[in-house]
Amino acid sequence: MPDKRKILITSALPYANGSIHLGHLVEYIQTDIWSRFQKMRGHECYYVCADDAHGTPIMLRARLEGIEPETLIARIWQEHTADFADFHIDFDHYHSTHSPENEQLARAIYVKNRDAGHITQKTILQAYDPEAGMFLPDRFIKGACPKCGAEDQYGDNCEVCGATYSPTELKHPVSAVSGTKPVEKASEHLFFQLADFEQILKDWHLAGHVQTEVANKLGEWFEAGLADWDISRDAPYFGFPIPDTEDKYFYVWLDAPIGYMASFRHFCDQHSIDFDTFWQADSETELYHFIGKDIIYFHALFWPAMLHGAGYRKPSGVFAHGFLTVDGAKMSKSRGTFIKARTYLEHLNPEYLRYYFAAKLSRRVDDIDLNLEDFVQRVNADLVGKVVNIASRCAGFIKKRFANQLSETCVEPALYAEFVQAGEQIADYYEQREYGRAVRDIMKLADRANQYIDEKAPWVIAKQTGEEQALQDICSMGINLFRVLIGYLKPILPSMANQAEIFLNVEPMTWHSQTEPLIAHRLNPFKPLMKRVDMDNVQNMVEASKTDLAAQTQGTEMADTTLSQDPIADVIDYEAFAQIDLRIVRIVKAESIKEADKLLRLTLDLGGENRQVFAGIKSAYQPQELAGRLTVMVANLAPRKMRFGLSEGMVLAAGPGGKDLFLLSPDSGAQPGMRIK
RNA sequence: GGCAAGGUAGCUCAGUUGGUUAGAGCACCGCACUCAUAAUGCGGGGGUCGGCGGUUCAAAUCCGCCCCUUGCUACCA
Repeated sequence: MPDKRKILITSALPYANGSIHLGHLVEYIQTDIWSRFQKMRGHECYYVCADDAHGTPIMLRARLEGIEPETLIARIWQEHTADFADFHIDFDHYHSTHSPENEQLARAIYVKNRDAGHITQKTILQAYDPEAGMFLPDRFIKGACPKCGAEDQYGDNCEVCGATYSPTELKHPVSAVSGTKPVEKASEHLFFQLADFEQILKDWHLAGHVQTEVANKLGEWFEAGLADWDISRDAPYFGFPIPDTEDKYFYVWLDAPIGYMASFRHFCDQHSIDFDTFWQADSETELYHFIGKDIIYFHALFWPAMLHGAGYRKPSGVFAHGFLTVDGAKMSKSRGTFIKARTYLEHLNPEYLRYYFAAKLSRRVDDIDLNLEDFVQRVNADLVGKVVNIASRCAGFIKKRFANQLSETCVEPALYAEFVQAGEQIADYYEQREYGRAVRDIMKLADRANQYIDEKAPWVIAKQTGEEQALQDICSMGINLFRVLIGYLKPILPSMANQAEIFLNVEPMTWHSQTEPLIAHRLNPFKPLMKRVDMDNVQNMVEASKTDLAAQTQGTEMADTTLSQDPIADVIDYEAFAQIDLRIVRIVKAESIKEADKLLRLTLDLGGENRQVFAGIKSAYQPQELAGRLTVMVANLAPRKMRFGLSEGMVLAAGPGGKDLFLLSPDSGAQPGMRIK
């Protein structure tokens, strides 16, 4: 048995602005299994998390609802903790980043980094909303990502491509407050000098604290150079004021990871645990962060650098996982596969999902797919058909013939030992986060147990007189094998394991509590431990997720043509409209550009003048089908230099993209050059 | 187009440093059994291991080119 380790584990903090969905749960289930496993192994292990409660979206939403941000985050906290609890996510503590502990730690970490010279001040040009009379923090500005061009992105990092940048780099910025175009105005900001830590970070990565795929990706960041990180925001902002400033607040991503510490700090204070043992620079305890692959930058660069700069220890490991797809595709609200935790719970047993995820999880960053058909079959076959069935087929005999009493000897010590020994490999797989392999091994044992029972055919022996002992021995053996299996599955299926413990009439199992079989032991009456999954329930859940959509307005997941998904823009006056010169044009030529994936080069007859316009419609139209037809263009749009030449206008089309793009057409009779008004 | 990760039975996935007829589970077919939540056991059908070429006595496994999927990145004004 290994020495007792001291381990602190975290999952990424969910944002206190929306509901938990199945995508989130990949991470919490993955982490929870690991945490439960470590605890079963007898280690001193703590699993903490918190709501990420700061930032502009929360401020905006609170405003929208006409409540204080504190009221909003308290409500979301209740919702999140209820969802987690019902999925058996067993946090030792679940905190909030809007807490005194977090404020104190954030200030301390900032001050230490500042005093060590890692913070600089720069006056930057920042977007300012003259109408609202305020600076616009990142998330008050929306526009197109400067890197990938994705529309409707916030000013700090792109949710589409993951790039980080400053708000002033956004293309076509619009204030979310007034809807007007922001102007630039000077403002003094504080920056964390990430480059100071380049060597430390490189060493830390090389020391194997991140997965190899992640290390490769980080190499790209290093090559691009580590830029200073803007950690301050102007008021108004929902967050913590920065010490020694008047109106500056910590950027939400500064205090979010510190929330890990704050949550643990709170827990330590309540349970008399020494916080510093876990966080001091030379700590010998272990610290692991489970995160999604989208926030690697923050956790593998900013976070260890901040910790180091403030004199704290760095993480022992940052474990990134992939995203969840459903039936091979991105979660989609319109298909009903964007499933909220609560919606799932209304239809299905959380342990089905825990098991299914576990069966597919590995230590790698790969995305995992929830195949609903496979989900039903796998859960039913493995858990009900194999594992629970072992107990189910033995329990009846033990109850009816032996008053729930197990044999006084173990008749197959070798087989039992085989099951116990298999635990070493299974434990190793858990430790390596190779849950899929662990599950495979466990199921192999379940098959073995069923084979044993078949081989011994207790139902035959039951009919023979004078064979009572043999019958009791065989069934006791089956029950004991079942017990070992439940022990191995307990990190994944804690609730089922608890029921099994009641049936087996044993203390809560640990990893090593099954090394000896139960002898002359009395069981409690057997009750079905798990019901089969019904495909109807799965379908109902999908349907319910579809109807959720109609009742909701938030979300940017899938392009959708409904107004709730894409609300009508702010009112403009006629003047503004009249500024747009729309004209009928004839497409005289449409050419495919072989180096371009999305663009077609159009030559447009404007009734006496030809224009070259690039249009991103290659995915939906063949060049030859366009030549000759009439359509509508914006004729007075400023020309734009593109990779393949100058684009002198824009043709109008609707649709989400891909094959679904639809050019406008005028009724017959319209002529090139006619103005649209 | 560039970078990265993938493409193995209907489905979900294993295949370690190249080595006997390519594996598992589920699904399907047959048989057995009837203790068990239409559960279990035995047996079977089913794959040109994305494609083409190369290295090798030997390649799913190494190399090259190509195709496809996903993510990021570069032109969707």
